[in-house]
Amino acid sequence: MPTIAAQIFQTLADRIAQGDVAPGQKLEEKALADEFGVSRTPVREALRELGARGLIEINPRRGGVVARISVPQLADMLEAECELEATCARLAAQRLTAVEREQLYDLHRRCAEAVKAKDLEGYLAANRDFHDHICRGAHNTTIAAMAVDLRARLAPFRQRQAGTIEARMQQSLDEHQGIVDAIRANDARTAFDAMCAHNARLSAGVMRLFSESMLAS
Amino acid sequence: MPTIAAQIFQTLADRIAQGDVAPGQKLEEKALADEFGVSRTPVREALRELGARGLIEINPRRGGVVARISVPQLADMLEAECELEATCARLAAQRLTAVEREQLYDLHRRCAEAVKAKDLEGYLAANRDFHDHICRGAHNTTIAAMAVDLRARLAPFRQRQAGTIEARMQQSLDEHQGIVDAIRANDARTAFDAMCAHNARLSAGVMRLFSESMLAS
DNA sequence: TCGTGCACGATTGTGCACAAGATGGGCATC
DNA sequence: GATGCCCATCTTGTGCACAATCGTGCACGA
Repeated sequence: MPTIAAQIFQTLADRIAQGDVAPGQKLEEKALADEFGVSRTPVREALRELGARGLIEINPRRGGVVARISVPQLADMLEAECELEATCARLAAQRLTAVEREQLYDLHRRCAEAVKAKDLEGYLAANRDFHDHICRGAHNTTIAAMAVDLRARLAPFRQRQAGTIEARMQQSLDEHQGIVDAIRANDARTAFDAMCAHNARLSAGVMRLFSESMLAS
Repeated sequence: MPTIAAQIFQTLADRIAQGDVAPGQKLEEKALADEFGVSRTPVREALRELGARGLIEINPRRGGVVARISVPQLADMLEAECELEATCARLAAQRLTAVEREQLYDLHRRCAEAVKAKDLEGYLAANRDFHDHICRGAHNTTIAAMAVDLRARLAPFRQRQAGTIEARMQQSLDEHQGIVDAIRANDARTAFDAMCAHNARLSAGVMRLFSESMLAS
């Protein structure tokens, strides 16, 4: 049985990732302690951990708020994610095992079927698995962990654009095809460029929506 | 005035980075609390933060130990650092401002002078500044922060090889020259490759020494 | 009417006490 | 003599209380 603090950390991390608590919202120790029926101590530990991972901002004596972000900061993080995933794609093109290659083709097929069926939910899940598989396929746990952490931090801001993906599913699928082809050909450089271009296009969409929402508020 | 927890975190992080406490060594809350003359609470917070950043391992109800590492894990982390810095070099070649370029040349000169004077201490400092400058020169705070964090985690294991650098100073300087030339020419791809090769060579040295020390113990 | 200063309330930082679980040594048994 | 079990001790996890600090609202003066 994990510690109470670890459970609360996980719960809060999920809430933030899924947008249940909005960026900028205060996280008060006492209120959370009451909600979970524990004392402030484990809540504090959970908040510290969230702070260390960049999911919330903690100011001394002023408590924690869900991490906010400015337009340039979002651009910064999206670019970092783009570089990270592209690096993974480059390494994956050189290192994927035969089994992993087949799994990648399977995931790509799942994406294609979801697009054909216009199944947004299924596409998002398959798409996530596709990207995850490539990150793990780099066979470097440090880089993969950095990519996962970064994606967790970006999740709250990416959340809102889920609805707009529908129109782009077909194009994304075509780009995935390019990535798969490059990996199949062990063409590291093309795999990097294809992943980079793919993520850059997605990031541009996120930026556009985010900028709009910032102007609106 | 920062909180006590923040001060203790910084102190412990420095100790770990400088090798004052060896990997695997236990960090007991009460002992540290007595040493710093505070209660266990701020010490706990500091340890949690160190744990979140990967500098120590924390097991529930068993306390924390300075992060240990296996040979494959070290290889993993060194490779990640290599990719990260090479990415920074690639971006820096495209983005360095005129002022930053001059600063880079200055830092390179400082390295060269230290080599000529056989000033190991000075070379290590100038070398660190050189690499830092390139990381910052990527103009991406997220990637730079990841590189800094990773270097902090690697510091305890890199510590031991400081003495052996002397023989490699000249070669490292030559490689730095190649990086500087590529950046001067705005040649992103060559900058990436040069930094990658440079770091790979250094990493190989770290791996060799680490493997030996693992066999010895 | 607006700006400034003060006091109060609320929240976090720290210290301390008790509870739960882990480690290590001693003892019994094979 | 070796092995497995049990218990004592120690360390960490959690709860709670007090202290320090920050934000807010109000009153006062310009």
